[in-house]
Amino acid sequence: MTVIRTRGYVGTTVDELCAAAGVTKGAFFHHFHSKEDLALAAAVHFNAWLEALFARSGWRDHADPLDRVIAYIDVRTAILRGDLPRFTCLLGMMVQETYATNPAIRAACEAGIRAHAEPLEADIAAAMTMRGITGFTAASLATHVMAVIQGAFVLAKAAGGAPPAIDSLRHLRRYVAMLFAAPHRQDENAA
Amino acid sequence: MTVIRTRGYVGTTVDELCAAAGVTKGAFFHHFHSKEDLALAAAVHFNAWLEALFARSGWRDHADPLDRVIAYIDVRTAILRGDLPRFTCLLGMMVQETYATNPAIRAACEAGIRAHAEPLEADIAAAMTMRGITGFTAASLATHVMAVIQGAFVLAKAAGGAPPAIDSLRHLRRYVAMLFAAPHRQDENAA
DNA sequence: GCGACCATACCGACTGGTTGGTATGGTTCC
DNA sequence: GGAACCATACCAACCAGTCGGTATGGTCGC
Repeated sequence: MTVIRTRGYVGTTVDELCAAAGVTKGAFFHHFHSKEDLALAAAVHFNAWLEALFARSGWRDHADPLDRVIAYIDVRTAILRGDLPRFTCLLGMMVQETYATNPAIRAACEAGIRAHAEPLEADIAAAMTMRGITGFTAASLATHVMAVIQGAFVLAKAAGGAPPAIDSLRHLRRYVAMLFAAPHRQDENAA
Repeated sequence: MTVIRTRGYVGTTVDELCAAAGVTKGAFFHHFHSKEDLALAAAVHFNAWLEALFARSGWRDHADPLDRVIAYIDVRTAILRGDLPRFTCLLGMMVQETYATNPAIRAACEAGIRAHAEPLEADIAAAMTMRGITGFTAASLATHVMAVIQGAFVLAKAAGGAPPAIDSLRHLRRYVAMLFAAPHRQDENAA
């Protein structure tokens, strides 16, 4: 995971993966049919790893679904520590490289992101119902949260550090708080 | 530009670039010292191309700086038409692939994004002064706008189409409108 | 208990094709 | 004639994937 998040899927060689994992090429191709096969497995593994990370953080413990949405963003912000390849998103990186050239990897990344966003979308929907908020869909806001996170990673990579990502997530947090704070007036541009 | 935005910098071969441009390898290496050299030139060219595109759209014609910020987001939304490689960001794509392996390209992409965000940041700052808005910096909001745009591209690539990007930009537009609409109350989490 | 048999896991040299880059010779324009 | 421009042939390095072979451990007949 770290190797691909550092060098990208295309830029990663099987030999590098083997060296990092401390195995030989024979072992690699015994367990994976191809480099693409590894990428598909890595996408699944990454999602499981991320889910475990979030589960440990206890962000779902809040009773109010809105608190859970805010807590999700806070956990996302707290993760932004250490080296870039340690906290950036494997799926976002791989899908940028392969969206036009490898349908299988693209689909795996899309499915992974969608699966990760699902519980968040459920919490948003619950928070909207609870407070009578309308004017946008829960799905569109969940998508927006994912977009900000992915974009934050891109800017962090460009800047060589986490600060821009932290800034952006702070704005996202404020947006969600504002959306649910005041009695919502119907927006003419419903998403 | 289209070839790299389709296949990525690493995934693009010099032969493919030559074929797409209708030139031979000899011509390519006559004008560019290396593939990396082309990427650096492409980054500069992309920014010039984007600036020309925005200049044509007339988004800066508004007198009120806040209207210009909103118009910027609207132009960004309007661009999301046609095939993905036609409207996605060359800089965001290249920086993801090369941030850890090619410092020169990373720096060029960072400089390009920063240069593009500069007039937007100036408009945000002017709008904040005009309306007495505080609680965040103009730079952080400009960064956030860039992050949403980059993230929108990533999600569009994952989904295979523009709709998620449009959704996300709509939320961004609403956020900016909300920030500057009501008399702003100081936020405890100033960015 | 023991040998025959076999499945899984693994090793690492090798290969066929690809890639970024070069060498060289020709053409065009001043 | 020479400098800029470009085409073709070519090269060395690299890469995903292969292949013949080894090690280990389990099973089954006797």
